[in-house]
Amino acid sequence: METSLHKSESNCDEESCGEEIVLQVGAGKRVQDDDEKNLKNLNCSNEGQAMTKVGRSSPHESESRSSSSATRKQRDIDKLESAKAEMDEVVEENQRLKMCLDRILKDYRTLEMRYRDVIQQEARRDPHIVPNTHDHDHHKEESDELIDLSLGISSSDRLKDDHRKTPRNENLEGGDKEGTLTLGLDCKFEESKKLLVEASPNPSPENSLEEVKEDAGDTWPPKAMKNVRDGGDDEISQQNPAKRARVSVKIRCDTPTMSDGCQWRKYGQKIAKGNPCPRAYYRCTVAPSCPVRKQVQRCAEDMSILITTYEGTHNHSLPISATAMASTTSAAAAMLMSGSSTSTTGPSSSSTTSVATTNLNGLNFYLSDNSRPKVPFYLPNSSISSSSSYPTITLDLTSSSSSSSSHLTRLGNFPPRYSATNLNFSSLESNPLPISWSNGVLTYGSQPFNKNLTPASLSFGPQSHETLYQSYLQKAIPNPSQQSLPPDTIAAATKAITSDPSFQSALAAALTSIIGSGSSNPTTLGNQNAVEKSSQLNPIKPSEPFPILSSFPSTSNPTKCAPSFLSKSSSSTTISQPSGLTFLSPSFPFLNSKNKSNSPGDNGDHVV
DNA sequence: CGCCTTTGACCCGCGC
DNA sequence: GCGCGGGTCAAAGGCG
Repeated sequence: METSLHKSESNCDEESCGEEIVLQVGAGKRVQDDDEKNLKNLNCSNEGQAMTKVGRSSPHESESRSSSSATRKQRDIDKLESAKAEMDEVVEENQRLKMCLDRILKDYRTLEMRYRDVIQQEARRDPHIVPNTHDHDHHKEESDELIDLSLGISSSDRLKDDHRKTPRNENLEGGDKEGTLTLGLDCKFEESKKLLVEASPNPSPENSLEEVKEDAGDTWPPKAMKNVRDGGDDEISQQNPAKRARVSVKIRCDTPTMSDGCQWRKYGQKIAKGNPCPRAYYRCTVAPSCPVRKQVQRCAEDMSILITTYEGTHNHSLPISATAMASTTSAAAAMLMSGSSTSTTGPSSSSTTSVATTNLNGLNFYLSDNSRPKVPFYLPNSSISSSSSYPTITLDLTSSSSSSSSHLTRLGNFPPRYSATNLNFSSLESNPLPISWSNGVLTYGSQPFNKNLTPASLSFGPQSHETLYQSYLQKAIPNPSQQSLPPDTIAAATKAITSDPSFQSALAAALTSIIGSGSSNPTTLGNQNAVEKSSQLNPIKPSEPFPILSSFPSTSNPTKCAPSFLSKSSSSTTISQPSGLTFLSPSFPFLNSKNKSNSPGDNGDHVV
């Protein structure tokens, strides 16, 4: 806690005090609260001590006792004063942070106004371009491969997110409920729809991202089963029982599990055919009615690979550490359900149009129809497989091909389609740079469950976010208010920004700093551990030689469950993907393991 | 005592 | 119709 305070202080003193200022404000407040509690505890304990000692002492010791009692009182007073001094420091720190926040908010609004000007001009020029760049509604007829770079207010769909209505969020955003700062890189494709229609045995307009979201938010069990058991009347599910998307994450992990930040409760275990490792079934227990389930299973071919399959969408606020996985899976599911495709880098590139392939910036997917062999999990590459009932997208984070040489800067080299899977840097509570890929949108600190949305997140090292963004905006749009903008201004701006080596290096530097704080900063780990303390209360049992699953994350050792693509260079720690996607470790807190719980593979048969 | 895991039973869908 | 496999339920037991 104290470390956190000092860290935030130093951050604020720097020019780039925007590193998750909101969070730091909150942290400072918590420090204050804790100090107050400690103060009370101190008083109580001191009183108790004094009383106890008085009771024990003999009459002969009364004189020396009185002197020692006075000394003790003096000590207590000193402690009290020191504690008060600390509290004062904390209060001052809070004030400083608030000032930083105000300044950043001001910057943000300035940027927002500029951005709106650009968008409005663009909209006047081309009414087909929707200014609202956060609209993920794939129903709309968007121009092909429209890449939106947005820095502004979230759209209505984000407003739906009840997480943004939390009091904390309101507080942190200074009451500006619309202050969702996002940098969106939203790829929208028409072709995806076509492919989905082709791939779906029962095409319907419901095959959209919205449908995914709504569908994913339904309660468990899957509608098909639920309808039977409960006599439900969900017509959608009856019409489209195969639309419930699943997202599998394959990760090389010899630790109990990959932690995703959520709380899970195991409700079943089954030996699946073709895999000696049992499959475990978990349900989210963060909220009683949360429909999210997950299955965890070791890969039969490689016991070191852990396959976690998620289904559903959380209907509650998530721990920040859980947002990465949630947004990752939702993005993947959204992509799956939207049928994004046409990239031919996947293993099924030679297949017919019924097999959609997508390269999520290094994560290779392919979408197959039922005609394909039903091997949803054990494909050599990441894939999307549409099983009879549940289309499953698999994020293969285990490969380490030669193409993994690319690094974070590859972020700028957007592939033609969905450029990346979820890159979420906001998962760690202490993460100073909340950036996330969600639904194809690169988001700075405003991903659905992130409460720490402030422009402060846009600090790239010594360069302020405003300077950075403006410089690139001006590069793409030298004079937004006067210049005649080409129709693809936004895309051009995006490309200019993302392809610029300076931007890339700045981003890399920022992310490097994240890594540094995430991997070595005791504050970071401390906070995370505090959040997920319970995850460490259950160490691996000696009788369980191969525990692979956990329901709650541990960040005590961020690299403990580091897959093969996790590499460390002199300047940064990167998680490389087969064809170029580089993840930084904070992006995938679920890579961290938890030393708890049993697993489908903990039968003692497997040795990694 | 409450929460969690374990585990056998049960249900359901699908293929033959 | 039957068997198989996947998924879930729920009682029992363990653990903190």
